[in-house]
Amino acid sequence: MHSSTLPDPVRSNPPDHPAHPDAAGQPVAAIHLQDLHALRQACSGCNLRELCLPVGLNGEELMHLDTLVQTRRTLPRGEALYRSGDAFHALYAVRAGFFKTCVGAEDGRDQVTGFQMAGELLGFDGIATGHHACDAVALEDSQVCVIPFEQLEALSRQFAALQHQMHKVMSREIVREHGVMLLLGSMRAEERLAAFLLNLTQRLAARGFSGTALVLRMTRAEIGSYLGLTLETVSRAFSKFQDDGVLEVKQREVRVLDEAGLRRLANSSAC
Amino acid sequence: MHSSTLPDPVRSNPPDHPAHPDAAGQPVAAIHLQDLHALRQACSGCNLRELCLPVGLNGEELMHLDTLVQTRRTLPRGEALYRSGDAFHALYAVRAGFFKTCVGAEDGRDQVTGFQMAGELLGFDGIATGHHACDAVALEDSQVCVIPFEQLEALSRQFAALQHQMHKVMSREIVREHGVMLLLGSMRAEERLAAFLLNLTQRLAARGFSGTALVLRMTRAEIGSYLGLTLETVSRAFSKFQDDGVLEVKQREVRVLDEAGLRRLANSSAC
DNA sequence: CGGTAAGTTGAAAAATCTCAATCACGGTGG
DNA sequence: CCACCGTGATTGAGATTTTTCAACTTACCG
Repeated sequence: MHSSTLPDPVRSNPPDHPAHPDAAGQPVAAIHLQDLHALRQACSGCNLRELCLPVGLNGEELMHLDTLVQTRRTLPRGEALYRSGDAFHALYAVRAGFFKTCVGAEDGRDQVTGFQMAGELLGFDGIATGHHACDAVALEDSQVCVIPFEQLEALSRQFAALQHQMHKVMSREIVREHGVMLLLGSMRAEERLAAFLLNLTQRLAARGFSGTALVLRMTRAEIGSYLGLTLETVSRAFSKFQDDGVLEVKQREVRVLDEAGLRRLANSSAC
Repeated sequence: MHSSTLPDPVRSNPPDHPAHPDAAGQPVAAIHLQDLHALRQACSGCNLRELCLPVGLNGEELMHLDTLVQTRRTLPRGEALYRSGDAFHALYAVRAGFFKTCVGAEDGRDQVTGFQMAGELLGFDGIATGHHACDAVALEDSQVCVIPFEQLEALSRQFAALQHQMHKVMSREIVREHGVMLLLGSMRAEERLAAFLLNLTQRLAARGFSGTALVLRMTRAEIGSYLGLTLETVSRAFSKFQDDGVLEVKQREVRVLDEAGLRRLANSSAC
């Protein structure tokens, strides 16, 4: 990534790995850029609406949401969307790009708690205290939709569907974190990496990308932090998977050669 | 624990370790049992209301909440409040007793994701899919208030304070899990146990109990599962802390002799 | 091109786990 | 009342996994 130009919202994918046949014909249909601009890039016209906050809303509800989500913010790679301690005012929907969230201990240690891609929401950590409890950093040039939280609460008092969708998204985040705890607490290094890659490919596939070819947006160190491993251990696991013919790894480009094998690796309780 | 009798809501504490002076005079004032019964054990009369869902609600709001929270459920030790896969209908507020939540992988592995004490809420994992994503099990004879979720959503559309409180509780859970991820991902065994104990004593202190003497409601294996360690490692860490004069450990009874020392142990990045 | 950040690989050290033996405690039944 | 049983806890010793430290390679950017 070298410039800040942000073309089609759905991005952060392998530009040189065209979507596979099995990923074609997904619900995320192509929308002409002109249309998007005509709609002032509103939720109702966003091709991410089936993955994002608008899921399950009817036309009227969507229209109200459009009026609420008026601001976007563009971030170059490396910039923080918010930092721990910042006052909380809004949630953010990733429109394009890729983020990481990380918490830091007083002693400087820090831990990546998640990676967010297009259509995913950021910022829930701030509701509890009114101040963000972690950092959110763009891992590539990115754009988010700003969702002012007070207004969102007000609107979700009017519309049960929006309210429920919000609860679902937060609940999903809690469940996701349960999964990470399981991973961190009871898997060994290779299982963790396999589970991580499967999760990534699944989410990419849900966005219409190939489920087998991906470009990692994060460093080995960031993967390691997320998985509770050192970057060396992550690197070794990648090499091992490549030797075993499960993956083809070329720096950040990864191709899954044997998905079933990867799946097996992710829960090999019989070590 | 041998019977199912559940006296005062605030329990699950060391009956033989009276509250220390530093814990006295806490907001959780004593309420006579007759009063409780007169109020039909409603939220408005519950001595946990400053820790539980009712935080920040005014009289009218509290009254409405009372009409919603009509059912209680009593569980003997070992019984599940809900299991993974169960249909989700309600949230639960721990009224008395102590719970653990755990997720299980397909391969049988499982991981304790949290311990819940009086005033804490359970069940948010079920909102995402309409089915619970983890088990919640009573670690001692316990009682919960059943909060029907649809009705709670309806009421929180009426009252912004309730709505916001709900969002805060869910956000707090997300932030808590971030903390657990930090612990699991970047702390070593003794740091994990120290952090765990500090968290427990803090929460007990917030309930008016001694911050120095506690009785663990869970086994070493359960602590280990939560902390991503084996029960032997947990046991060794306890012994080490005892040898170092930081704790006095007698099976499940723990006394913190040197809180500052424990705090130091919890973030000794300088290994 | 050269410098820098990222990634790989090796070997030794350290932490944790595993397996096994033993101990403590709280019921239970004789 | 006490011996016994089963669960939970402790401790030790060796095996295993992961980390640490260090050297080296690769890719990218100006």
